[in-house]
Amino acid sequence: MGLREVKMERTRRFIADTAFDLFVAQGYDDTTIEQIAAAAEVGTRTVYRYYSTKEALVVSFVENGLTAAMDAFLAQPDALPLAEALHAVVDSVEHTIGTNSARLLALYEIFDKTTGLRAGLADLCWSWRQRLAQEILRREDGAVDPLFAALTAASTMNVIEVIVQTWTVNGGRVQIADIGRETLELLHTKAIPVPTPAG
Amino acid sequence: MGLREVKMERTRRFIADTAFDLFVAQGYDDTTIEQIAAAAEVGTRTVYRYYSTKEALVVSFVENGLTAAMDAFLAQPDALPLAEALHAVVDSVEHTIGTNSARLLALYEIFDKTTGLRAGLADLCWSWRQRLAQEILRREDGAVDPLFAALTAASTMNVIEVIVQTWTVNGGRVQIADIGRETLELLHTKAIPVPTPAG
DNA sequence: GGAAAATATGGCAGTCGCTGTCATATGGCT
DNA sequence: AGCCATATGACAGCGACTGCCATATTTTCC
Repeated sequence: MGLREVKMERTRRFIADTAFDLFVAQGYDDTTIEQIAAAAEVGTRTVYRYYSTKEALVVSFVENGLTAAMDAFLAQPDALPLAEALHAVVDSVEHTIGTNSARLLALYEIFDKTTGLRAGLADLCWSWRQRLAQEILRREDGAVDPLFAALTAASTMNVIEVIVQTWTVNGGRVQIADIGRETLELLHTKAIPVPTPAG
Repeated sequence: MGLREVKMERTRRFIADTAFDLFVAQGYDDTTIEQIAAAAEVGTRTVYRYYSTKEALVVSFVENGLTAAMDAFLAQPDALPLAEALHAVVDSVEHTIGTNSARLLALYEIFDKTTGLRAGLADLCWSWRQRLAQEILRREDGAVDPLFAALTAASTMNVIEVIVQTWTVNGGRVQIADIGRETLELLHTKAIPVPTPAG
């Protein structure tokens, strides 16, 4: 990797971190791109070159966690049962939360205080659900119903979202592993009372 | 209801319908609020008074459908088992789709062609999931685990989203009732292979 | 039915997110 | 050192969105 790419990766991180600090200090809405650029000592145009959107500056942190989760999933051998491979996804999320607690709490405080950001987060989850569904289909080599793949991917993302949300709502004062275990047990022992077909 | 409210409701509808037509005709991004205001014969400021956001002009249509679904849920007697009450939600969505096919296909074409709109849609689903979870908790009078309520609400919204998405992807050429039945059967007969706790 | 209070409307100015363009600076290669 | 590729940053401009205020319309009260 050349010097050029190293520097770019560094400024990329620095811009996001600088923005993050400003968002924490004075709020998301009250922070302009110009301020971020000034604080990061780059031009405003450069900020946009790394992050196409102001929202992306915040969402990128969540995206990193989801990327790790997807990598964990892809790393599972295809021979492994699907359920166990998906378990690796939840494990990865738990691990991310466990090792970045303080940072993530600050991050979700930003999300919480800025209603406009929720859309970006929801959209991110949506696109990863799509990706996961596609990956499940590939993994099972088209031997499963696309509807099944979509539902499974959705369920998995739900577990992640519910875990993260419960953890953040409790201000990180509970063990993430406990929440994860309880959530998964709920999903297994008590059948979710989904509507029955042709009631 | 006074004359004033009637007129306001009429212009409210008219603005959204006018915007819808313009979006269909020339695309979402290439339509400015100014154009919408001109076509609807109101000031641009008035458009914003009815719809706080350009996105809201599109999302409002989906919101109407979800409102109907939620009303159907709330109309179910509290004594009814939760699963059956939730069935009413899915029924309502199927009914909405069945009776507004053409319009909805055009609507989802707009969503499909405009990547930026996805976030608003995802956010809408997210907020309704929250509402549904809260409503389930109230209905069961706090006798269920909040995690359970969250997961159940999420599952229900998933069913809705998967149904709608499958229907639209197929260009409405399939019976919505068939998709709904198949989806619900999948959820019941084949257990979704969610990761097992402490694998 | 008319005056007054209440409120919906629309225009104007201004901020900010975001984009296209282009000259300049910086790193990579011979 | 010198050439090429590309990263940078400035500038201009568009459009979404907001606060403000004068005007018009509806309701209410007499």
